[in-house]
Amino acid sequence: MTISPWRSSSELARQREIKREAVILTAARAFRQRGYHNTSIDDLAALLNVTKPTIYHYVDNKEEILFECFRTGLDQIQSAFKETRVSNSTAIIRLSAVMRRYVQAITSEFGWCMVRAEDQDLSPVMSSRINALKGQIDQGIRKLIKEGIADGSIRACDPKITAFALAGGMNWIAHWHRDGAELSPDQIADRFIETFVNGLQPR
Amino acid sequence: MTISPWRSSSELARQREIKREAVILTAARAFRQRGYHNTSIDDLAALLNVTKPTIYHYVDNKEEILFECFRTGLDQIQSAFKETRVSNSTAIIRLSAVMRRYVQAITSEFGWCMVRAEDQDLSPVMSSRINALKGQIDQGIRKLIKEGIADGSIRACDPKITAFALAGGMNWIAHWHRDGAELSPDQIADRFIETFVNGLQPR
DNA sequence: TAAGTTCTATACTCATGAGTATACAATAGA
DNA sequence: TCTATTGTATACTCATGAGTATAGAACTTA
Repeated sequence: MTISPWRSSSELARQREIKREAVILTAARAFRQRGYHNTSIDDLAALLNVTKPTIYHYVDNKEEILFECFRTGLDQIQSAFKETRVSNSTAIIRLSAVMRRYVQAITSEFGWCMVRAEDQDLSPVMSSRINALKGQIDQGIRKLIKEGIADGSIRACDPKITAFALAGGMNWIAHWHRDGAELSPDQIADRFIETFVNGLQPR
Repeated sequence: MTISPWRSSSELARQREIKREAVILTAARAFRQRGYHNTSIDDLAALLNVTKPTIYHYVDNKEEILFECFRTGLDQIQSAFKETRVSNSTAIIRLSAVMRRYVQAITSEFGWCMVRAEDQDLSPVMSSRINALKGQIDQGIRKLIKEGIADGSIRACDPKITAFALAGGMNWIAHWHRDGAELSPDQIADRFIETFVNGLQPR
């Protein structure tokens, strides 16, 4: 915390950033509740007690808002991968850790945007940026599965389809989870991990 | 095939039904490709080489089209449940059979509408009708899981969350499956069943 | 206190898309 | 051949919602 002549201008920039983030968070909540197409910029403005041009002072267009919501949610999952990278446990343990964080991200306010932001809602450019990010997550899961097969902690299987089944099951949580539900995100994660690790068959 | 004086009027009714179904099927394809909100009635009309009022001659509104698409897809899954009801195999076998049909339905042209038709796109009335139907499927899966726990073919688990994981994984197929993919729906079903039944852990 | 910059609101434009009023064609039955 | 019904198109209405032009307020810095 140096006292510098630019303090107030950087303070201004910070204020601006705070406001921008409020737009993104409010949008994430509204999109989750009403959907992207059913949330107008005027709706967002009303929720923030301002008017439409104010929103446009912080973002270029509606699509950018959706993208930021998406990215914020995805960041949480990406950091989960980073954390496990340093671990030297077996792959199934690392995969379980990633799954726990994944479920937390999906049940967060940004879960809807991560999961339900469709290519169809976005311009080709945005769409490919988002798909690239989604692809990274997918590849990360597949990699963990392959490592598990290699280190013997995971049964031989098709990494691609297995990754789809895992991610699909978790993504779908965004469709049914509601804040304040009986089960906490961590409890949901426990049961998901149990289901996927042990399978349905009795041992 | 009785030759009756009403033949031609029933023939007319049949023609009408054929045309109505063409509207539904064309819509299902368009929704899958471009999304519900990005498909206008004019788009549908163009695809069918007619104009908008013609479409409205067969359906009341856009929402009804989405609902019919949804229902058509769901019918396939419901019939899967009916078929297994008569079987006297263990629950895990019956569940696998349902899963196979479920995957087929999701990969069909109506898969997108079943899975991605959101409450948010629909009026409260339609929304609750659709949720009621979805609830039936969910309950059907839970029931099979409970029966499996009872007959010993399925490990003790939380039927609700397990059903969500199963259905979620399968529903998500609609997001990544493309016609003409390497794996056929049946091959996808095989791998999904394997994943869910055996789990990740080696035996 | 003056000048520049940032923020916000009023009041638009403009495109899109759902749904319709109206009229014309085609077919069926008498 | 006349009438009624069904199907289709032309040419609208009307609401909504993204994005903007413009002007004024507020705050920053000198």
